[in-house]
Amino acid sequence: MSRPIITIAELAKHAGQEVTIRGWVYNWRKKGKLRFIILRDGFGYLQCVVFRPEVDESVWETAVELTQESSVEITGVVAADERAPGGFELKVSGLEIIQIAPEFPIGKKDHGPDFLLNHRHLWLRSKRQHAIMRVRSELEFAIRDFFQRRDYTLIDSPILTPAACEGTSTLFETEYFGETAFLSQSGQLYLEPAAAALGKVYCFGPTFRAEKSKTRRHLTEFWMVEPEVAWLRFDGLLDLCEEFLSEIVARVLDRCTEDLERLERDVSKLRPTADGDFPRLDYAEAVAKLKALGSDIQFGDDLGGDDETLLTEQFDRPVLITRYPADLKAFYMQPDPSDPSRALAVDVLAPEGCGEIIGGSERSDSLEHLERQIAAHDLPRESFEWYLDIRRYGSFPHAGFGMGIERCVAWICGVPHLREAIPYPRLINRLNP
RNA sequence: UCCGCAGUAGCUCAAUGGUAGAGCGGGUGGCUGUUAACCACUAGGUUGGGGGUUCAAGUCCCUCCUGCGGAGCCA
Repeated sequence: MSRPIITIAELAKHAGQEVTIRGWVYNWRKKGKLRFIILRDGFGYLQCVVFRPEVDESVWETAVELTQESSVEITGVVAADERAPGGFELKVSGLEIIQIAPEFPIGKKDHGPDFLLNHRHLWLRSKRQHAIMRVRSELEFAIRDFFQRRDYTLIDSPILTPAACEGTSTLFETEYFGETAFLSQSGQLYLEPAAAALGKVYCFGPTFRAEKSKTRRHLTEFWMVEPEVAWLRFDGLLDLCEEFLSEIVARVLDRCTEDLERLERDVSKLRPTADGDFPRLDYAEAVAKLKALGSDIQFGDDLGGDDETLLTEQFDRPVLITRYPADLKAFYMQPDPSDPSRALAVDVLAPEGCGEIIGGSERSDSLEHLERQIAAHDLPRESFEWYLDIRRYGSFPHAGFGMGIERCVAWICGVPHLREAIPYPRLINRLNP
């Protein structure tokens, strides 16, 4: 059989040749004896032309039956044509219907978010969602590659956990053979012991937060990448954040040009990030700057959403906010030796008002300090005994961070709401589909 | 949980307290180059549920439900 079955991505290699392509009808237009079928196959979009005088009458009759999202196998000659989107079109000679689809719920005009989310399984077929999923996939690959090439070991942390990382109020609970288990909200506590075993480790997986937050920046299930590095100090952690972000953004810019174009993303706003050299602001400097910009923030307050937006608008690349007041941050963070009221913590805020995408810190390596912190935070001491072992058996300086994948995807793609940055978003009042 | 906004055709939205309408999608017909094609015709409604005010309620009031935006919290 000489006629190859190809994907739309391989089209250019087959110019002038008769090929078969399998896919779905994305859209169609008719003009008298002409029918244009826009076919999508997951790899691209292709205009297929059926001209009645030039095809068998059976092919024409089949073409007339097609509806949006019907599945088909189309055969024809690949022809360069300036009038075709993408530069190539298919002169149809054969058309086989796999299935005629009934009226497709998602049309060409606008839809509301509730409707689209109810049809997320079908919404994924649209060009915009297709592009976002491609960027997400490339970003995740870039992240794994970043760590793999630097000799990190991937440690898959558990999803079912016996206790909280930062308290139980925001955890999903489930019955576990007569006990209570919680869905993990971070792999960090499990990574720290692994860092003692393997030096440089990271985890990459879903995490769960039962926070009743209803904003564009929150999901109840989201994916997080968390590196944890033995012997890494705070300054090294800041360098790691910068190197990491600049490299993965550069990679996506390089490999997802078409997708970012389809998303109408202004990539000039992302380029500075790829160069690194992120501004670093001490928390006190950040507060002073915000006050000068008109915020009513006081020293000791956490940065609000408006503050983050205001701050990121001052820079063309991510900004690192360092050394927060310790009581704003988690129990396991290392106090700043020059001022113990501050923690060696960093938040990375992405530009264009996107806000926090990374939170990290140097971890406390003192058993006594952690014991005091656990008591001060009213955490169940017995649940953390295993974690405290890390400070008993060869305590070591170490640091790490966590990055929310969806926030990074949303920023890179320029989509305003996290619900589009994950295939099947889980929100406070949405579990379906 | 709190504050604000909304709910009308399959979808997106109109409609001074006074005859419920358009675009898209569906159906029928027309057109040899369309780019969310276009043109003509056509079908399609318990105005989110319940209660109230009024001669008269999609519109005003109360209440519940659902969604959206924001706050807090975080990645």
